[in-house]
Amino acid sequence: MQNNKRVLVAMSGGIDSSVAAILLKEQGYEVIGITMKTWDYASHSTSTGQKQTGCCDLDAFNDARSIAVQYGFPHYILDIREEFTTDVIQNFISEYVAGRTPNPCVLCNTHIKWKALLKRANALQCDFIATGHYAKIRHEKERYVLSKAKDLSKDQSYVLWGLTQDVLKKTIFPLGNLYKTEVRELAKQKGLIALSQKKESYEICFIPDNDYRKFLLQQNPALEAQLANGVFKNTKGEIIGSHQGYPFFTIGQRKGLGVTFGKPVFVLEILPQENVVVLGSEDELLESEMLITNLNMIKQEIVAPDFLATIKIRYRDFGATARLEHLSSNSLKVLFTQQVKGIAPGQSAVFYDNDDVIGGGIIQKITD
RNA sequence: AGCCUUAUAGUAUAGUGGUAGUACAACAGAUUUUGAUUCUGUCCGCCUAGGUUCGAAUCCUGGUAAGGCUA
Repeated sequence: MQNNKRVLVAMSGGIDSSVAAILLKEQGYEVIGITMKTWDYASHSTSTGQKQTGCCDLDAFNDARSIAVQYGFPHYILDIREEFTTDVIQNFISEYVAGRTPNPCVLCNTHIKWKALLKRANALQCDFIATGHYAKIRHEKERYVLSKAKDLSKDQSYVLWGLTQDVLKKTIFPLGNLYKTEVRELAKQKGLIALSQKKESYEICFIPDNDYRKFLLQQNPALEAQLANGVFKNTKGEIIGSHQGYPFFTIGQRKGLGVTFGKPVFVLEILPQENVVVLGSEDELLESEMLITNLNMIKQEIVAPDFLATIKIRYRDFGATARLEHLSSNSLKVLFTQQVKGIAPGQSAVFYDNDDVIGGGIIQKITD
């Protein structure tokens, strides 16, 4: 089986992308591996050092390369530190400073990874690009439709909502029809024992100790003074405590508030201008309408007003049913049929039609 | 100045004689390619000094502290 198609595979050094590359190779593709260097870990690591970071840590390069050597395909390193820093990290910081809750992985995928991959793929005359994401793509009615992975527990379609038609057209997800357990088993069969036992990656890849609050201060030392004297208020506007600065909170947060009322309290609202964080009960987190911007429609451009879509407002989310009301080509309103808890501006909203991704966008604000 | 009330973990509250529970917080672990949420577990306490009693957080006395009332 030789199909002569050339595919550029993004390899993080982890089990998923490694297996993806091997599968493509075995399917007869001409594989070129590429590992993206997103962040200079050496100069930012803490004393503890050895953290299993997210998608792209230090050992990643070696791990990816050894697979390439073993399977006889070329492997390159692509330095995207500059774009990663200016786009992903600066956005991450400015969003928090604006009192919002960013999702850097979404940004990284759509604005950095695929953009960089596509550019490189063109330069290397590749027909396709591939990654180890758990999601599926199919061609249907003139459109490329992104849908959930077969392994729903590992589905990553949520973080891929920003992929546009022109990149979906060229993208292959070799793991879309595999369960994670099968991928592990494949790695084992191929003798990649260490890889098959590698821990799942998680947390923000550019934050070594998982402490984003500390990271914000390190990146922006002036912040500390600016954020002094922050207060908590209740929904009546009464001051009920003090805090270290609004960027360190996110809507729906319960832990780490340092105040106690005998009942759990949650962050309801963040007011950056006043450095105020509004707290309240779990019930008060319930909302039923939100405005979405930065829209990217995938399955179809327009959704009928009476169509009931399933909306995910965070990565781990079963989804809630809602109608979509288009406002412009770049924005729409989501009207939930039942209230949902903890809508956080800055997070992504992804609209599903069963397993298909209709589209997605960024939550701009709660509108009711 | 006099009188009354109260004094239990970080906070708020149970427990009126047999060696302390609960909620919230904090911490840890699980989950997780974002932030959260969620789940599990852990730490921490009877204001102080005496007395009564076989035995006191629980009764009595003094002290201290807080709150209230009276002048």
